[in-house]
Amino acid sequence: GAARAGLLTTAHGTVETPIFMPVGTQATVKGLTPEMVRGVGAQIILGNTYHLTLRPGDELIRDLGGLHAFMNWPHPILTDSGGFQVFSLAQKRKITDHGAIFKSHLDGRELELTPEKAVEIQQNLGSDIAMVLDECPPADAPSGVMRNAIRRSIHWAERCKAHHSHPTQAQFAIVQGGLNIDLRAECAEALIPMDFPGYALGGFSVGEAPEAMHAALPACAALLPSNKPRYLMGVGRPQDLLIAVAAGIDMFDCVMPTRSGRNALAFTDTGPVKIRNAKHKRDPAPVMSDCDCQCCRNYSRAYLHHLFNAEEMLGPTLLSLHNLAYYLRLMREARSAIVEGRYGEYQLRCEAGWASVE
RNA sequence: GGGUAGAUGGCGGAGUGGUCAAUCGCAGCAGACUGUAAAUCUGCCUCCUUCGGGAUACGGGGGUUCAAAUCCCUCUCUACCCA
Repeated sequence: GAARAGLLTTAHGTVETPIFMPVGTQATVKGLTPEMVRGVGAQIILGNTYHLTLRPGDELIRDLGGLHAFMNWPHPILTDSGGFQVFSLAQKRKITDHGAIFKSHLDGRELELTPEKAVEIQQNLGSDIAMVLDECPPADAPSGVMRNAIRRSIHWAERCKAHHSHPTQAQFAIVQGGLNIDLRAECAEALIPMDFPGYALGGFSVGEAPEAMHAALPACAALLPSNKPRYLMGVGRPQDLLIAVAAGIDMFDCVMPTRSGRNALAFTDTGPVKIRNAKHKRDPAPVMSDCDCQCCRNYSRAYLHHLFNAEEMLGPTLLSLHNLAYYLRLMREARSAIVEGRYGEYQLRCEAGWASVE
């Protein structure tokens, strides 16, 4: 199969792929200390250009020793460029060939994010991997918008590459094109000659049906250089990850384990568990019996149910911890399975578990 | 014993003649969440429903009115004040 196991070396350490990267947008993986994040096996986490330049400011972080020191995460960090905010904050920005002009969601002040500015901010943050600024269009974007986004993302990648000067920071390019394989190919073919050290697929999980993404992934992943890391941005659920690994993807990030954790949804081998549901009120069992995370070793579903019911902050913390432990273990086991030549079997077994009813 | 103010859906609490099955909050039940404007959001929450509606309802009983949670009489109960 296309599934691959690899090593990704950065200035702050080596990452075993395939890997899931917890999202720490605002210089924190919400609800968890870096020690807890490390404790569940995280090797690399995300930070965000748009959010950190608005608050507390990328120059402040630079002056305090960079993002690693600032947040006490001495391991690899990847920063997103703000390209996703082009999508998620679409109502608060205008986009031109020059860059994206945001009205800050915090106070309404204007922030112009050009490719050059996105590079400078990420260099100030000092992340190990920086992403080029891209335009992430929604799944239902008309073809004119999609083509324009591709054209713009290619030019912006060029400008990001030209402006980049950080000696130990790698810069990854992003392929757009939605579900259209021809557009994806066109975008990839323009970016690959620029010789970035890594390539990402952006513009997935932006409103399309999951099955449509699954169907497009093998061909899209195959467009990316096989000798460089491949990163599927913003994806996804456990089943999405395994399908993408099978397609040859190496890196993932997603808010799902942490956001869902805060919202009382736990991922398990038998599918997602809504811990707020009344059926857990008196359940002495752990969230997941075969999980060795701190949450599952020590606390019952009944206790978690109570914590969420009482709006205690420990609930979100414990479930975020469990969910990250679950995602990280899923990727570790996937890696072992790949190395041992039994990935297909591993994927099938996981999918069978998720499909079962608890 | 006298006086005053009250009694509304699980709770709190609006409404004071028709647009009221009744604002809103809480509690309860369920659903959603994918490069984080999210410890958030949505729906349901009297009973029945083919989801279009239908049937009973604002302490009990009686009355006025085309029409009452809203006005009148009466009973019961509650809180506070005076004896």
